[in-house]
Amino acid sequence: MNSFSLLMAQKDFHSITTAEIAKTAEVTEGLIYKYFKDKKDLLYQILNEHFFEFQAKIENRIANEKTCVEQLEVIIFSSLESYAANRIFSKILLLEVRNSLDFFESGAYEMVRKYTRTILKIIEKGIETGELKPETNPHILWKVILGAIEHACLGEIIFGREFDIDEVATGIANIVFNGAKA
Amino acid sequence: MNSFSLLMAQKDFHSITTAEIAKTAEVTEGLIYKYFKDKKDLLYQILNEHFFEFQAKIENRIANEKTCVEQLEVIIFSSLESYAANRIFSKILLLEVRNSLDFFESGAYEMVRKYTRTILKIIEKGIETGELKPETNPHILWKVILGAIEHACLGEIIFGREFDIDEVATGIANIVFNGAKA
DNA sequence: CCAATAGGGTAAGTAACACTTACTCACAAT
DNA sequence: ATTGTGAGTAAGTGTTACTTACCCTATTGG
Repeated sequence: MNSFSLLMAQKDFHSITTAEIAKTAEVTEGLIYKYFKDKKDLLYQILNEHFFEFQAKIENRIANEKTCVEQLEVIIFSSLESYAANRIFSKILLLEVRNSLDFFESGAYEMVRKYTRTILKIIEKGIETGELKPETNPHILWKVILGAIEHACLGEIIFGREFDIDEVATGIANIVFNGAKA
Repeated sequence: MNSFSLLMAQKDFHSITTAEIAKTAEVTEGLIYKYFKDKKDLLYQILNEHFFEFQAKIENRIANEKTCVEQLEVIIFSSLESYAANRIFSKILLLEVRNSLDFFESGAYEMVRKYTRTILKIIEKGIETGELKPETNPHILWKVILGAIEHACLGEIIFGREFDIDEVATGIANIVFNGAKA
């Protein structure tokens, strides 16, 4: 998994050969298949590991915030921070796993779903307490937030461009919570 | 290209073999390589064709709207409509081409960039005329809108789930322009 | 009128790759 | 002493994207 991550920093999934992984890890190709079902499984396992850490960190931070808006702001900031700090994880999650249906049956995806449910609950609570507009559709709000986060990172991941996390996070939060219209 | 599109409706890019494409098109494998540089090029060409139509349609509709907000609303609605109506195109654009750097040097990507520039201009004009808040960062606003659109379609594309275009479009526009905070 | 050219098309390859098989070795538990 | 097990390997195999060398037909220019 370490060797594969190392190679993922240099090129994309399909350009990496099993021979190359084996050589970098200083084992033989056959051994890979004792630990992983196939090449994709190796990818999913890496994602799983990172996602676990990511989720634990975020849930800790959320617990420190009281209002729904503050919690969502923490999510926006922390997500951007995690994506920016861990390019390989981001690359796998945003660009490599989604095109195969296998992923959506993997354990890694189960974590994504659990995470989504947590956030939907925050939004629903915000609507209940009157913090958010009553006509808000929680699923759509979540899509707007997540979509913005992921799109903000795409340039960084694909072209290696850097961005100001604080600026982007407050920018997204401002639009989503206060609206862009004057 | 027709045969490939047909196959793309059933499975993902890497599960489709050149032999299969050739058989469906009732030609031999070799002929594919007289018309396309490689398998990826075939993918990009399909994207190119659809994107051209998509862009022409949207630019027509934009011309009919006066205010910046109305124009952006048209973009949101039309994008969702196009994605929903053309699953194969969406699948290619949102899931299959992005993981390879080749795409970002292709003609198809040049069209995406041109499209983005058009929209940025609309947003900038909206800030100038005072329709949008002066502190709005155009790039971030565009990322929020595009991210929301793309995320809204992902479920449809990946799982074949259907959604109410009108509801999602007005939902996104409401959040982005008026904000979710009460 | 016919020869040259070129484009549409094919059959039979080839190299590289993901993955498998059948095996060895070390060592711990019964 | 024997058996089982987990780590590891060497040498495959089938499939796949892509290539090569060729054929056939139709237009076009001298």
